[in-house]
Amino acid sequence: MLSKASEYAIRALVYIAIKNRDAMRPGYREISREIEAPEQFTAKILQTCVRKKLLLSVRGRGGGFFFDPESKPLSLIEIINAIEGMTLFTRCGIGLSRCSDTAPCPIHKEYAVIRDRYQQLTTNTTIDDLADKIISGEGVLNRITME
Amino acid sequence: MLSKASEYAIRALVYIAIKNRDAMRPGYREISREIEAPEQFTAKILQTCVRKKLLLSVRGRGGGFFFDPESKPLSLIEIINAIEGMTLFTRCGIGLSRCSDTAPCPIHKEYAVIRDRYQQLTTNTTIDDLADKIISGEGVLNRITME
DNA sequence: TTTTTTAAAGACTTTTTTGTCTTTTTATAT
DNA sequence: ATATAAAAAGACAAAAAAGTCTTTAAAAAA
Repeated sequence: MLSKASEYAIRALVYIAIKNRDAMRPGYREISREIEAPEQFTAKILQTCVRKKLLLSVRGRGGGFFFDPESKPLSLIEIINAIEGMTLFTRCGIGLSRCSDTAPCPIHKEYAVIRDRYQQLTTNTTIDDLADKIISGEGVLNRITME
Repeated sequence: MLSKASEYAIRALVYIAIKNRDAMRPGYREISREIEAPEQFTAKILQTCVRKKLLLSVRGRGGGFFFDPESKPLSLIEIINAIEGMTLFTRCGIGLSRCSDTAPCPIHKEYAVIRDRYQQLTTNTTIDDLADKIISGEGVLNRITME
């Protein structure tokens, strides 16, 4: 399960991507309101994303958050990695420190299949993919339906 | 990802199941040592399992933890549920409070597949299954190889 | 140049999870 | 009966995660 910080990050970045398509750069107040996340905590998380170069920001009047249109599509796993690291995808299913293919815990194989599929999903899914779904109406992001 | 408490619980109960097969009732000192978990924290977790009827215990000399041989096989999900609840299996992949099949978040379907598979795995896997694997040498539980 | 609006930064607080310590209760052995 | 060995119970502490508050920096508009 993702940390709340990762969840907020993904929702925030999807919101930003959607707004960017209309040439708008939302600020953290608007973002947090629309994705229903705590305002200052959202600001913190976005700061982290900017520091880790997932996102750009400008300060001052008319400022806000936006993606570099040149940069390659951003996958969910990059966001997760920036916010909480990769332990989710490497940790043993029952917490053994020395669990591995050669010395597997008793659910190693079965758990690894699921964990790897989750890793594939987050690797292959991009923020733009999610933004597309919101815009086409295939998915929702709480208050925004984006009509 | 499971909480540490759930991980310790599963490892502890597997250890107990293995020892029970040799008619032994380990205490929390032995258990925590063998599964490499904090002693008092392990005791707390085992207390919870006993309170929730997943496990039996006797106090005093020669006491320790053991399973009712009459009771039906204990699945991992029952342990997880007792220790941390079911949110892992119900929560939206990106934390939307109102995510559902009718109002899905943009990764709802794909995430649900993985989450449901994990639920199936923990539902269909029992403590005895894991104990079998340890005993047959197919899996390890840290320090115990159980020769 | 001053005001306004915005993000950045950092200290701080709260809550949850993880973990420890001490005392009490219960069972057994001597 | 008394000592001993175990779990139960509950208060406490530490660490991590989540969240808030205040000040600073930067950009644009007035």
